[in-house]
Amino acid sequence: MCTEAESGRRMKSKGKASKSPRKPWTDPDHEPETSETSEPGSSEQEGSEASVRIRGSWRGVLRGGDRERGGGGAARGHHRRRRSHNGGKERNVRRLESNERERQRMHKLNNAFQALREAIPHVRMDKKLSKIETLTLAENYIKSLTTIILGMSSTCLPAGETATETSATRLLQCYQQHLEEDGEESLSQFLNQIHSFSQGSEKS
DNA sequence: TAGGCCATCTGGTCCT
DNA sequence: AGGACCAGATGGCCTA
Repeated sequence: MCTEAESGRRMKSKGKASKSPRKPWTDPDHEPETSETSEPGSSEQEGSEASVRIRGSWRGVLRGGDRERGGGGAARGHHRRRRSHNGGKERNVRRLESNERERQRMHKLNNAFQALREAIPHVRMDKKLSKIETLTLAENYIKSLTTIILGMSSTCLPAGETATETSATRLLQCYQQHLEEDGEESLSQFLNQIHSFSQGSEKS
């Protein structure tokens, strides 16, 4: 009966019932006898067979061959490094710690996604944007704002160049130019300009 | 029911 | 050495 209540962090939003989280790696008491001895394909891979088996997947086996990147040490001509093979207990502890850190990392990433969602206007406010939608909308939003801002501050544009031809790069250059020439005070004025403009555009 | 989206686990590599 | 980062795998929930 291991639900979110128990782990306190896992299930969120969407009211998903209890997503039975993956079995936490191996239970040390339950090491399958097969694991340590010889790995299938590769004679390497630091005995992770155990987890593979327990969880009913053949991850280890699959990964051995076709990884392209990241894990693709083999693909890059490296052999997998075998970390010091300490006791299963210590290894287990390190794995759990690592899982926790990874979870925290993903939570931070999701928080950033949420902040981004709230920063970009979109039509269907009732429906949560997916990650890919969030990124795509953010990209479009930034481009739009850049175009608008550059259209306003035509002083930054060389003669003949239209705002649509410009890019965020130019905007950044413009920023830096202000900073170098006039100092931070001028820059803050510039920012105020942009801010007041955005407020004005909200009303319209 | 299939497909989309997501959280989590996992092990390899990179970086400090 | 250890943490961060990354991507594949897996399974659950939700919606069309």
